[in-house]
Amino acid sequence: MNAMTTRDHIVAAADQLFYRQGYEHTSFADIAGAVQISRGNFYYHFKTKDDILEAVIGTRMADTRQMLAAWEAESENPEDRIRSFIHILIANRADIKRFGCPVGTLTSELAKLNHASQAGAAELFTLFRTWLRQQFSTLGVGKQADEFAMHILARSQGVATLASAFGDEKFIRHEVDLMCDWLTSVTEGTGPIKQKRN
Amino acid sequence: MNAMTTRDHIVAAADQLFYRQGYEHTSFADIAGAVQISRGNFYYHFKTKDDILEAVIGTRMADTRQMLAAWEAESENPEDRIRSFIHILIANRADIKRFGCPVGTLTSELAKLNHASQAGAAELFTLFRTWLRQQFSTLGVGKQADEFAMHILARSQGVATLASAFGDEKFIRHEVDLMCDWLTSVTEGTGPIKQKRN
DNA sequence: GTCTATACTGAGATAGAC
DNA sequence: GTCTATCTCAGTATAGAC
Repeated sequence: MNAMTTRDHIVAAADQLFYRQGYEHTSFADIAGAVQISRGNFYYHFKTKDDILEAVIGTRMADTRQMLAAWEAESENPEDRIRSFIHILIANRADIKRFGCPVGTLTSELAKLNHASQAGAAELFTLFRTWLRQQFSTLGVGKQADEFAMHILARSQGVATLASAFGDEKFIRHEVDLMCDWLTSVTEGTGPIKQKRN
Repeated sequence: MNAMTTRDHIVAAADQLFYRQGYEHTSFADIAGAVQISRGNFYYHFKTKDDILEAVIGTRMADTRQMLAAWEAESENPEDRIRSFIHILIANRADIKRFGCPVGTLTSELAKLNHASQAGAAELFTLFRTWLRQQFSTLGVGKQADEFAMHILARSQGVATLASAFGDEKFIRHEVDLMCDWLTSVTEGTGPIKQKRN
């Protein structure tokens, strides 16, 4: 089970540190310290810091896909699946309060660095966007599926940014409620098998 | 009119560069290059890089106050004033697409650096929050004024983040419309002097 | 107030022993 | 695969001439 290679450990540590300290602000010494290996050993596994970032984005992509698949497995109802998405804000509220959203903050940072992996980080957003769009499509909202997906992504991002700026977890809960209300309102009377109430 | 001191030029250049490249990624050489002065001269005006950041936040505070005052002067109607706020997303769409929101991205970066000026940057948000709350209060939404202020701040932030991630200006326009619709819906039948329609 | 020259530090990266 | 030692370079910061 725990067959994690040194390389895996490096990526996992870098993932955490990039999230908490930012990519640029994280040095090899930081990562090496977290993994308890020497800086020299480092370069056996990765040639450059950019390579580590690429690997981190790769694992985040894989993790995200897995999470989305889990939400699909948990519920047949797209509305509930979307609610699962909204509720990660609550589940991760402590981290979000301190460090913001892992996807949004990384994307912003790489944009300013004009970094080569910019597009890779944006792919993480695309993963969510496509999945959300698919759920909305199944609900039968037609052409609006992508708009709705973007809308809910944007609101999640905003909540994360402000919760972090003001250190306010209660705000997260309130906005999550509003987002769920919104979801209910736009899916009212739609959907493939909506036969509740009567 | 153009009585800008060297110090002012430094702050203005730093402001731009911090926004476009990020605080940490901007070096003294970058700023000195933009202002066309030597790096040595630099330290006559500012002892440390942190000092420059403080000055930048200071001018941003002043600029923001001025902008808010201008919006108040432009319209007596709080709803129109709030619309002015929402529309900065459109006015600044080109920059937002490339670099995100100046306030949100700075706050995020400083949070990761655990920087001393974190609170100062958050004050920029507070400026908007307080002003928006005041407008909503005048509209007569009662206790919800602060919730509404935070809601619209959050949505603006989310729009900026996603517009930047996907390089999508059209998305900004669409979400601005939605925010204006939302504003209309929550202020319907409220307000001190609402006697239109009849 | 502005410049040049320079000290000091930390970070990314390499070489080579084990 | 992992280590130590070392190189190089960029970045912050200082000293002192003009």
